[in-house]
Amino acid sequence: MVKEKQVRSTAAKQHIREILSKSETAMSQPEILEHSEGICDRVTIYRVLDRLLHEGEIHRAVGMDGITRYASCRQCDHDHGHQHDHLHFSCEVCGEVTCLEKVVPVLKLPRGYQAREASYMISGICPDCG
Amino acid sequence: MVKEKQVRSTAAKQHIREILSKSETAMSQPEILEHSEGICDRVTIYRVLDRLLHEGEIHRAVGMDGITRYASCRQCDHDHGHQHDHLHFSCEVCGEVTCLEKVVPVLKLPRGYQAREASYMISGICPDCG
DNA sequence: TATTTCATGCAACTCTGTTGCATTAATTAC
DNA sequence: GTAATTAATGCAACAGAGTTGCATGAAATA
Ligand SMILES: [Mn+2]
Ligand SMILES: [Mn+2]
Ligand SMILES: [Zn+2]
Ligand SMILES: [Zn+2]
Repeated sequence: MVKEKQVRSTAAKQHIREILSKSETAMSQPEILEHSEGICDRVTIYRVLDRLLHEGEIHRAVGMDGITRYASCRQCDHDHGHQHDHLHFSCEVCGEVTCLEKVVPVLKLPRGYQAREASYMISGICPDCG
Repeated sequence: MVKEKQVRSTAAKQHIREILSKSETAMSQPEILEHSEGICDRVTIYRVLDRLLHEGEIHRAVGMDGITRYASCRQCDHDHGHQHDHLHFSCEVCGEVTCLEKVVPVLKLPRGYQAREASYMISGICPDCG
């Protein structure tokens, strides 16, 4: 039998979860750090984010800039299982990365390729900045 | 009048261009460095890559791992202008990132969003590793 | 409350990428 | 070919994101 690691609720975790669920956009670790009011060390932020990822509460989006951002899971297609294959939009003016949960790109993989995870990012100008 | 910067052909540039055009897959800077046989400094590689990017000879793909990889432009839809909106596939076993130039995802951006650049990445298992 | 197990802080480290500046090399004009 | 011009390079130093080891602190549970 495999003993599962217990899921523990800590101050840092609750705080970070709240920061992300209140945010309209996906946030990078430094951004989260800024909003964390020194509740914990930056290393702890990374570790909490990892846990939230594995527990399926949040998902991540790597931008064209190579920066990883995190967002809480809202309408992540919970109908057909929990998927994170929606589009992310990165504004070149304000720098914000937005989950477009309703936009799921359509494509056909060539024979032999097995998909496990998807990451779709479009950069440009967002409605606020356009 | 705006004086354009002249395009100069140097040993490092030719070498790096060749490395990329001979590669079947997209390469990261460290990978390029490995294959460069000490022809130049690593900083020069970054600078050459920037130039090749701006000159439209290569394009880049940021993986889910946040690592930037470069690939020379081959069938990048030169019919309808030079686009780089094809899919990239990242194998979780061998780690290689492949340009799938023929696969262009279809989607519809919500009103107000203006697209300028796209990055589509799918990770999973490639034909060789499957 | 005692025990167990996980989470945290801190320091040190790795990796990717960038910048300043003096030197070198490719173009171009002569 | 030679000189003048301007871009490319090397090197060192730096910046930022993310990771790791280890001692300490805090949840969960019994
Ligand atoms: Mn989700
Ligand atoms: Mn191209
Ligand atoms: Zn914007
Ligand atoms: Zn593979």
